Formats: sequence, structure tokens, C-alpha cells
Amino acid sequence: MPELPEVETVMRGLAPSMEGAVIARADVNRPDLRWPFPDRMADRLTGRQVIAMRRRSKYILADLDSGETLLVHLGMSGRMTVSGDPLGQFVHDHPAAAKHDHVVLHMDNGARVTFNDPRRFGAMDLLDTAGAETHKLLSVLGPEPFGNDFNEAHLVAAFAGRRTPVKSALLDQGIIAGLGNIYVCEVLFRAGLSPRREAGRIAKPRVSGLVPIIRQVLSEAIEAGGSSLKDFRQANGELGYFQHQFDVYGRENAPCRREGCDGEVLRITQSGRSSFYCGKCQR
DNA sequence: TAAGATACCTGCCCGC
DNA sequence: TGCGGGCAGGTATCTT
Repeated sequence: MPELPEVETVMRGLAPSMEGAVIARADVNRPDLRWPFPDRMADRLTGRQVIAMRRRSKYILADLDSGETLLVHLGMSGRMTVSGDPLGQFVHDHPAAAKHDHVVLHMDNGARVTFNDPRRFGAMDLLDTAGAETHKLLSVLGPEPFGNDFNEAHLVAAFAGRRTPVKSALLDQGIIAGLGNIYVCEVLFRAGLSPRREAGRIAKPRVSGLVPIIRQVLSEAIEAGGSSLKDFRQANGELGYFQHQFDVYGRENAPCRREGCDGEVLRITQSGRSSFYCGKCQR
């Protein structure tokens, strides 16, 4: 499910209820998600104050006063929602525990943070805050799209000599962190690039042109609160709205939205994932 | 070494 | 109404 805009939206929604609050109790209802939870996770969370909430790629990170950081990945179907917030700004009011509520954090301010993940592709881990960037999941990540390290020179160098389709290259988290299937499709539409083009055979100016487009698409999606297809909810339980702005994703056989183009949106499968694009104006 | 295929797990939608 | 097949936003690991 969640790509960078969805994870950013969830993190921003959680922060007011978690930053500065103490985890009074942690309910861990199963031993694992995608991987086993770290040893004594509930004990290591209980009594800890959350110092700061942040995001790296599609990971939510909660820095604790113990010197450890709680790492959360939502996988495909994961949700993190807040209920019972004392400020009364959230939709839910302590709903009964639902199926697939795998971890529940009871904050000392009355908020209840629930991690729900039917498909269990999500993950949680605890790592040393000081060495977070060396964690096996974080050390392999490329630059953040909004960071200074992500720029035209970086993308041109990363694409050079690559024979893989540009679609796959943009999904490679080691080249750019945070893009997923939906937003890569949207980015390639705006760039007028076919997802099938070999990354290493795209002219440098066009590669460079992807940088502002990527930032623009992600910014608009964050602004809209992410995209809700099947599973995604913001931390307050509300839907995101960017899906209404999709130009190609999920629009198979629909007319192309580019002005002056009379093509239609095609769907193909690339390395097991659906790609949506206009066969006429994306080259 | 790079690129593609597969596996993980559950729920939903569609056609029959 | 019920069943089976196909599909899903991610990513580690296997195979080629």
C-alpha cells in the first residue's frame, strides 16, 4: 500500500499524540509480522517517552528516550491509527480491538495507537538511534526525494548504463527512496516517458527533468493526504484524496488526459507489477 | 552482477 | 448465494 506520501501523512498524524508522550503500555498480540518482533519488544517500549517522530523512505521512526528507535513499516496493508485522543481531533473513539490489531500502544496522554495489518507484510524493529542509518533496512536506501542528495547529477549517474526499464529503476529504493508503483506511473506520465524505456538510454536532459516532476507529484499527494485505494487511512482514520488526481494509475482503457492526445491508457505487467501508461504520448 | 521471478498473507472483486 | 481465480500500494531472496 503505502508509498512515501501515505507514510508521511500517517507520521504527521501520529506525531501530535506521540511526541512527548510516554508509552504507558504496549500490547503485542502476536510474535511477528513479516519478521519476528525484536526480543522483549513490549518491555523495551513500556515506560519510554517518544522524543521525536520522523520518516525515512517508507519507514516511520519513533525516537525513544532509551536511546532506541522504534521502526515501523506498513507493508502493503498496514495502518497506524490513533483513537481516544484527549484533544478530540480523531474520528474513532476507542473502538473495540479489531481483527489484525497486532500492536497497540497506550500513551499516557490517553491516546491509543493501533497497528493493524491484515496481510502482515509490515514490520517493526527496535534499533540504536545513534546507529540508525547502519540498520540493514535503512543502510541500503538511496536519497530522500526532497533532500539535497537527490538531484539531477545523482539520477543521471544512477541511470547510466542501466538496461533495466525506467519503471524498475525508479522503484529501486537504492536509487531513490520512497517511490512505489502508483507514483512511478504518475511521474512517468507527466514526464512523457514510457515505463518500458531502458533507464540508461534516456537522454540526460530528460532524466534531469524527472527530478522536479518526482518532487511535484509527491508534494501534491502529501498535500491531498495520500491516496486511498483499498486499505489506506490517515492516522485519524480518514481517507486520502490523491487517487482522484491519478492520470494513469488504475485507468486502463480510459482516454489519455494529456491535452491534445487522443491515446488511451494501457496496462502492462513489468516484473510482476502493473504499469499504466499512454501508449501514444509516453515514449 | 544485474535483472527477473518468486514468496510472504489476507481480503476483495469479478465471473461463472 | 457460493466458489474459484486473479489481483493488490512492498521488499527480501532466489534463480537465471
